[in-house]
Amino acid sequence: MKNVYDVFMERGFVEQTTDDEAISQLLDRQEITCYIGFDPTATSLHIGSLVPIMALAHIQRHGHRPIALIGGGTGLIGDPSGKTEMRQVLTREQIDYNAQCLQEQLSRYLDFGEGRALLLNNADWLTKLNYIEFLRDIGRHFSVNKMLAAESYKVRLEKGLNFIEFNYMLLQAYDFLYLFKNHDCVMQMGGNDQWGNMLAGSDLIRRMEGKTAHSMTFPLITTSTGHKMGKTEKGTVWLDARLTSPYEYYQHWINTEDEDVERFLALFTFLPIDEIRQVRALTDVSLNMAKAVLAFEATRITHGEEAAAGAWQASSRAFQPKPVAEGLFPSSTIPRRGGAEDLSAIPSLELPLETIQSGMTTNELFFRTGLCASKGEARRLIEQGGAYINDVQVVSFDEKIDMHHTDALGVIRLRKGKKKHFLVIVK
RNA sequence: GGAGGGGUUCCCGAGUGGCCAAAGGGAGCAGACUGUAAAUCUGCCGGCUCAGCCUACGGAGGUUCAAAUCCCCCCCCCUCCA
Repeated sequence: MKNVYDVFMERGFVEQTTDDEAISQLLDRQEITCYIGFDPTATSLHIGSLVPIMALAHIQRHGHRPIALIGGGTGLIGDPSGKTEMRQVLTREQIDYNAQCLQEQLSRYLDFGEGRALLLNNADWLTKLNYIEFLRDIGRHFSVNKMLAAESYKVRLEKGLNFIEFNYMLLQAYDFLYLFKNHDCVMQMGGNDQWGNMLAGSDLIRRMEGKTAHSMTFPLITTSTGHKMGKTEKGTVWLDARLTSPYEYYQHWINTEDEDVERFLALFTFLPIDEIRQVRALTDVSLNMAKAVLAFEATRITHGEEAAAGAWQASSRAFQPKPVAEGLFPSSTIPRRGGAEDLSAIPSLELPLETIQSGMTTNELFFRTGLCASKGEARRLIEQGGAYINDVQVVSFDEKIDMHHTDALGVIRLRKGKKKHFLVIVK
């Protein structure tokens, strides 16, 4: 039977490790404990954290014990790895609140029952550290010369690196040591930008305990056009349904580039690898089916079967794609034929009748729905012919909205460009 | 602590008294082409009651008819010296 390491390899989870051979054997022979850290910089994780999450899920599925470590303590410092500027410092309260949100979120992917997985927060031990003791016991094992040579600090050395951030590596190494000693954690995984910090942990354990603990990194996932997954600020695709609805989440995945479909199916779904390999033979419309499967499965994992079905239905309704062929991805539970008329998953907004009748113009409407960030933007959109009401192109931005725009159910269907659908429900 | 160089719109980065809502690039949005793809081409890209007004060039003052640009103070960053 395949061990997790084989699974990681064939699904593209591995960038580099401290020892391929040893890790494979370790995961083959016994149940081990393995951890990944998550920074509580926001109230939700985004799809950039999906690879680590999926990795932990695979670990668990193969009978090992994952630890999701919330960086409540390290979050107070900010990891400089790969960043060009010092991260904005968050307050203790923000961090605590974020950590709490992340805990909740992670339990959707992992089973934390009966010690099958652990959820820890390094604030629990890091905030209790005594500076002098820490320097004497831990700090002595770190060579500044070596740290300065680390790739993760290079960028910052040119721009300026604050002492507080310089300590991040020590704390992360200490985390690993702590988990090694207290929870038998023998492996750490993380993004490739963490490699230096992770190695520092493996090193520290060897120096202080005389034992081996492994590190393994994931490749930085970019789209084939070179974009990072789940960027910051506006374009971020969050895992929290309140920040990115299941429908939007689904749409994000269905817009995956051709070249990425196979890779993403392997990374972001649990579908059997044999079925995934088949997408190589697909083109055009049939490749779009594979994208639908990717979107459906990814949405199902994050938001559940029901939400995924809803998103599928709304998407199918809006874009009228060919249904996924029966023989394709037999393991997927994606619906194979057209569903009923269900628009509930499309983003919507309720507006009172009076508001509509008070002479609201088309550009105001697009602004109110959030489809456009300002009235000026809505106006430009309309002028460029990218706005539609009930599938009819809007020609003038100051046209008044009235009841003849609503259908029998009191709904106005808006569209921005070809893809962004929105419903206004008149009450 | 000393000397020098910097802080510009989402990001990078030009601009050194009016022609600056600020070049150029990136990101983003829309249009064409397509397959809800990519690439390419085109337009847009601070806000508003939109031929006008308001808000913006680290922060607070000042000079001037006019300041991102000049002066003063403050904050922050970088380099070298200590």
